[in-house]
Amino acid sequence: MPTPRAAKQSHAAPAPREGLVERRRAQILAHAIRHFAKEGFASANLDQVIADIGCGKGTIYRYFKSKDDLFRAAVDEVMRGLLEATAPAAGLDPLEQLREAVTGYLRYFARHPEYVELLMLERAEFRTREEPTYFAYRRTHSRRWDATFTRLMREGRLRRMPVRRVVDAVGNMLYGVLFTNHFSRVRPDPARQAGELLDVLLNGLLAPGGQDARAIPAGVGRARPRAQGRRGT
Amino acid sequence: MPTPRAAKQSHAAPAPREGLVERRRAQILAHAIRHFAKEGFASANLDQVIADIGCGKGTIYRYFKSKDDLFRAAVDEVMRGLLEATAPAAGLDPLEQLREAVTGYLRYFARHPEYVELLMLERAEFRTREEPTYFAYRRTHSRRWDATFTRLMREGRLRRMPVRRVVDAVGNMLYGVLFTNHFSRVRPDPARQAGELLDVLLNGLLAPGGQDARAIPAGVGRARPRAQGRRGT
Amino acid sequence: MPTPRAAKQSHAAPAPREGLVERRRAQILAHAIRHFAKEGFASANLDQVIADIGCGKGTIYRYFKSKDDLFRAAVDEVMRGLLEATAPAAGLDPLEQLREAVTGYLRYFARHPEYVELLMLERAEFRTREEPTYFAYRRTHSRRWDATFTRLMREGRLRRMPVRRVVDAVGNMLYGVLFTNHFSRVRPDPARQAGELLDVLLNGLLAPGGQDARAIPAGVGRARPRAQGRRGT
Amino acid sequence: MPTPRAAKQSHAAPAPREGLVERRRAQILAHAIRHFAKEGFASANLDQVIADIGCGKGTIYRYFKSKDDLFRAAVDEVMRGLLEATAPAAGLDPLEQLREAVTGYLRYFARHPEYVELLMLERAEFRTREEPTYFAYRRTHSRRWDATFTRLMREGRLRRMPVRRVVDAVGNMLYGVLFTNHFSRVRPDPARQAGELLDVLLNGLLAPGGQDARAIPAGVGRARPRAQGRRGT
DNA sequence: GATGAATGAGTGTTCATTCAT
DNA sequence: AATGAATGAACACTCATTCAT
Repeated sequence: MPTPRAAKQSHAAPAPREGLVERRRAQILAHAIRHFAKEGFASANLDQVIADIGCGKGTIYRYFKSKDDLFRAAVDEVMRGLLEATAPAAGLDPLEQLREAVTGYLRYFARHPEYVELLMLERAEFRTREEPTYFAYRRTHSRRWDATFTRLMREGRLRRMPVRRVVDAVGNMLYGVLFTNHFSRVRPDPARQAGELLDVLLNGLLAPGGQDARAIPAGVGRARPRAQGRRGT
Repeated sequence: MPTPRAAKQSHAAPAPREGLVERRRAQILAHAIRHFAKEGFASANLDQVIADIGCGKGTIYRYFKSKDDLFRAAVDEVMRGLLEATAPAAGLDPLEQLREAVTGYLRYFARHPEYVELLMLERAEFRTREEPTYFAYRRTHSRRWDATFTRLMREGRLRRMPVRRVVDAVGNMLYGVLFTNHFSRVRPDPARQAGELLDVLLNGLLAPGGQDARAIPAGVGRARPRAQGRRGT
Repeated sequence: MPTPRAAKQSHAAPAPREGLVERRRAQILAHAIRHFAKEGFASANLDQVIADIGCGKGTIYRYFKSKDDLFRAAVDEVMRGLLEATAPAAGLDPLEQLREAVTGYLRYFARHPEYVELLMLERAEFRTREEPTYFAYRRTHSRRWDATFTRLMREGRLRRMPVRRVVDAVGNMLYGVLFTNHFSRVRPDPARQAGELLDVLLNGLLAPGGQDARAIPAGVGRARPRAQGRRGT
Repeated sequence: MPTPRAAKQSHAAPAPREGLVERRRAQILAHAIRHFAKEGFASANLDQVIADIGCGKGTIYRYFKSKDDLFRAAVDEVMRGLLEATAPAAGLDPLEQLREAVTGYLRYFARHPEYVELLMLERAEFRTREEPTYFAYRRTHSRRWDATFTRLMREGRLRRMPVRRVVDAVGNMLYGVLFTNHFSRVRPDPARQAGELLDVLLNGLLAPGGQDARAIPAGVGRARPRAQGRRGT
C-alpha cells in the first residue's frame, strides 16, 4: 500500500522525511569530529569517515564543500557548544556567575575530551587564518564580562586594574588548565576545580597580611638593567 | 713524535673540517624550525627546506632519520632553549627567582614567536606520542619549584595549599599567556607582563579586606545539585 | 514487482557497467605482466604502466594494493594458465596423457615467452616468501601424477623406483628445458620437443642391450672414498 | 728502525704488504656475494656491505666500477668455481667422467646454496644482457662433452641421436635439480643423487623389454591435428 | 539525491655514485 | 689509497576531489 508520497521516490528519493538532511549533516559532523580528534587533520582520512558513516564518498561533498570546510564546521560546532556551556546564569551574584561559567567551561571539556584536540588542531592546520576560532570566540565572548568586572571594581569588590587584565587572567588560566587536564591523567571534578582555580585567582597565592603582600610584584617592572640583546624578532 | 691525531688513522685521512658536522646539523635545524613554524608539519615541504639551505635532499637524511625525526629535534631544540631561559638565578629571594624565571619564559617566546607555533604543532601532529614534549618538560621542570614553594609556605609567606596547585597555577597561567600573546597583536614587554601576571597571581583579584575575601570561592564545591552522569554528547 | 536488482538500492543508483571492474583488472594485469617481463620487478615503472593503459595512477591502486601485490597477481595469473594448459586429458593412455601435458607445458611457454621471465623474477624479488609460486604449483600439481606413475609401475610398464623420483625427473627436465629454450634462439615445435624429451626420459640415453645398461649408474653411490673437505654447508 | 719501504708510507700507505689489493678484492667479493644472495640485487645495499667489511664507501669503487660490475664479478666468481668443480677427471671411462662431473656440480651448489640465488638474480636483473652468464658458461662448457658423447655413440654405447640432445638432456636435468634441491628442504647427498639422476637419464624410466619401449614416444610428433587456437600471445 | 570509480598532483625517502681531503 | 659527506635522480604511494550514472 503506497503512501501518497511513494510515487515521487520512484527512482530517486528527494528528502523522504523532513529533517533528514539536517540529521545527515549532524551525523557526518559527529563522525568527522571523532576522526579529526583521533587522527589529526592531515592524517584524518575521509574514506574512513564515510566507511564509519556507511555512505558514499560523494555524499560528504553534498554537505561540505571540502575537507577544510568540514573541519571548520566541526570546530564551529565545538564553539557553539562552549558558548552554550558558559552562558552566564541570570539573577546570580556576578562572582557566582563567574564560578558557574568557569565550571561550565571545565565540565564541557571534561565531558568531551576530544574537543580539546580539535582546538589544538585548528591552530596547527590553518596557519593562514588570521585568528583561531577559539581566540575569536574568546575575544568576542569575554566582552560579556567587561561590564561585570568593571562594575565590581567600581563597587570596591575587585582591585582596580585594567579590566582586560582581569579577563585575560581568567581566560589564560582556563586555557592552561584545559591542556594540563588533558595531558595529565587526573580528571578532576569540574566544580571543585573551578573553586580551587578561582580561589587562587581571587585571593592570590600570598599569605594574607604577610610581608610580601603588594610588595614584591609591585617592584617588578621598575628597572630592567639586564641587556636584552637583539630586541627584534 | 707525530701529532696526537696521527695515530688513529691507519693509512688514510678523512680529516673532515672540525665541527663541520655540528654546524650542518644546526643549520638544518634552524631552517627546519622556520619552515615548520610557518607551514605546519604536514604542509612543510622538505624540498623548500633544502632549497633554502642550498644542499641536496639526501643531506638532510644524513642528519635526521625522517621528517618526523627532524621535527622532534626541532621541538627538543626549542625546549632546550626554554630550560636555559628559565633556569633559576642563584642567590635571589625565591619570589625574585620566580619573577626572573617568568620573565625569562616570556622573553624567550617574545623573541622567538615561531617557537610557540612549534609547540602547537607538536601536539597536533604526534597524537600517538604519550605526552607532548612541552608538558613533559613542564612536569619535570616544575619539580624544581616544589621545594621552593613548600618552604615559602612553611615560612608563612605563601598561603597553605597543595604545592601542586601553586605550581600548576603559575604554569597554566603562563601557558595561556603564551598563546594570548601570540594571537593578539600586542607584544607586551616581558618584564612588565611578568610583573602584572605575578601581581594577580600573588595578590589575587579581590580588593584587600573586601567582603568577598576568602568567602566566595570557599563556598565553591559544596553542593552540586545537578546530576553529573555522563550526559551523552 | 520491480526488477530483482531494484530492491537492493535504497534510493540511489550507482549501477556501474556490468563487468567493467573485471575488465579493468584484467587490463591492468596484462599490461603489468608485459612490463614486469620486460623490465624486471624493481625496474618496472608504474608510471609507464599507467601511461600504457591510459589511466590515472590511483586507478592501479584501486585494484592492487601495491606493486608487490600487482606482481603476485601477475604470477598467479601465469600459474592459473599453466594449470589449465597442463590439465590431463581424460580417457587417454597414461603415457599419452603425459605426452599431452608435456606438450601443453611447452606450448604454453612457447606462446608466452614473457611468462618465463615472470617465473624468474618472482624468485629473484621475493626472497622472503617461503616458496616460489612455481614450485608451490609444481608440488601441488605433481601429486596428480603420483597415482598414475604408481599404477604404471605396478603394471610393469615403468621401472620400479620411488615415484617421487619419476615425477621429479620429468619436472626437473621440463624446468631446465624451459630456460634453455628461452635463452637459446631456437624455438622448437612444442609437440616435437615433447616427443624427443620423453624419448630420452622414457628410453634413456644408453644403447639398448649395450654393455653399460644397468651397469654404470648402479655402481654409483657405493663407496665414496674421496674426502669431502669441510662438510659443513 | 724503519725498513727501506717505511719512508714512502709517510702519510699515505700505498700497498704496505704485497697481495693486499687482491685480498681486499676477494674480501669485498665474498661479502657482496653473501649480501646479493640474501637480499637480491636491487635490495642489496652497498652501505651494509661496507659496514660488514668495515671499510669506507669509496673503497668499493676503487675495486669495482659500479654495483653492476660488482655483481657481475660475483657471478663470474661463482662460475669460475663451477668450472673447477666440474672439470672432467682425466684417465677415467667417459661415463665415469660424466658421473664425476655431475657429482661435482651437485656438490658445488650443495656446499654453496647461496650461489643458486646468484644464478637466479643474474637473470632477473640484467635483462638487457644478451645471455645470462650461466647459460654462456653452459654453452661453452658443454662443448667439452660433445666429442665424448659423439665417440660413445660411434662405439655403440649410447643411442644414436643428435649430440646436442644428449648434452641438453643432462644440462636441463641438472638445472632443474638445482632449483628443486634449493627450494625443497631435502639436502640429498650429491654422489647418491648423481647416481640416481644418471640412472634415469641413461636407462630411462620404462621397464626393460616392456611393451612401451621405443613405441610411445616414437609416435610423438608425427601428426598434429589439433587446432592451435589463437596463435598470437 | 547518492554513489564510487577514476583521477593525478604532491612528497617523503632511498641509495648508487662522486670527489675533496 | 682510503674516506665519508654530499648529492639528486628516481619512484611508490596517498587521498581529496570530481562526475557520469
